[in-house]
Amino acid sequence: MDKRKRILESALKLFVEFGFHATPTSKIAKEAGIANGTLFYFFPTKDDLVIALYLDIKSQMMANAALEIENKTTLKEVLKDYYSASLNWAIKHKTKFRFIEQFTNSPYLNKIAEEEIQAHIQPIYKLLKQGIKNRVIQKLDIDMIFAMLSGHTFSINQYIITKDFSKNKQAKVIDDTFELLWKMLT
Amino acid sequence: MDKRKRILESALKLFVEFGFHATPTSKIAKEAGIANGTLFYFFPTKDDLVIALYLDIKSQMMANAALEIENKTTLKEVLKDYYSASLNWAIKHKTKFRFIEQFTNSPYLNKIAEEEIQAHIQPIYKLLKQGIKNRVIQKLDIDMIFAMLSGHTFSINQYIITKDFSKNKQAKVIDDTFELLWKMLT
DNA sequence: TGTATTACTGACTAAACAGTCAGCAAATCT
DNA sequence: AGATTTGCTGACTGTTTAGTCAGTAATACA
Repeated sequence: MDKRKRILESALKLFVEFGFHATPTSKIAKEAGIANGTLFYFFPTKDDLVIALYLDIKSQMMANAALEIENKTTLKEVLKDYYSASLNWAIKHKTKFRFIEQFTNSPYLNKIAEEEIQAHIQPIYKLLKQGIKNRVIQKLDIDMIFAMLSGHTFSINQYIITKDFSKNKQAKVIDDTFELLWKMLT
Repeated sequence: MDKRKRILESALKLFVEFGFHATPTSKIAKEAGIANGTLFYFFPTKDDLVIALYLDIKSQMMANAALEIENKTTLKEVLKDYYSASLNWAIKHKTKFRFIEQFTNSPYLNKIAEEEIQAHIQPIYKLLKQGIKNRVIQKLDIDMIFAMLSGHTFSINQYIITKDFSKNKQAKVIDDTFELLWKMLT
């Protein structure tokens, strides 16, 4: 019913399939079952729509990861929870994740303020810094550690998606790859 | 002088800056200093141009990595050479690498045959399989190992590019991160 | 119930676009 | 030198596009 939401959903679907610029606003409107002009009532320009969609999905990702991180004891447990929460979300919301990938690898990214991008990685940075302080994680440049962590997560997600694992096998892969990551960082 | 080359160079520059669809063929022609129609003399459609550019850069990457891999003794040395050759190439050819990233994270990728994509990863697969056989590398799914290897390489490249390291520091980062990767895989 | 505000419409337009084509220029062949 | 092929041109076109706007429907408010 909510037309704004319907526009975002249709845009997501079409953007991932055809790309941002190869998807006309008219097709988004049609797919959403609304009038052409309605799209511009909610989003003044097409760019506004693309960026709104990005911020919308990004905040969903953040909410998901933040939820899972509570009430754990050791750093390893916290980090593992964060890792598997991220992966499970990406697996569950393939299209949304594809969109984020596509967006962050496009010139659109420059239209987003740096702080906006940094916002959701703050908690992990804190975690990692704490780990270094406590001599659990190797004393390396924090940005380098973060790069390895996110690169690992990202590529394991790609791996899991291309294969068509059962839920159990998926969980096992997440477990195993986290142990490997942990081995590398400690 | 070679107009085909000039078109490819201009297209590369503009695609990376503005994206594929946000870059009109007319601007590419202008930037290349050639007539509008000339572009279509060499590349029947814009898609043909995009794909030709991808294949061109990809073959440059392959040639570079293949060159460096010769005459090494241990698996670790070979893999390390491959790793640093890839990273050094990416650092030296930032724009080309950005293009590959953008392309592979866009719906354009579907227009490339699967074999074409697989072609250049064959030598590494062989290397990794050999490593598993010789009990040097952990006995894990080969696709998983490859995913971790490429994810690691990719993210370390991102890391090096965002920082503005000296040549020496760059080499040190490449060395250090390879050791970490090796630690994880063995 | 009447009035004001907000949500939404779809026909429309000006600009931008990929691709065409008739023809010119330069090189290659005979 | 003349003929033929190949490289290249840029004005042109039919189509597609983002975005507008005058107006209608629905809701809220008095």
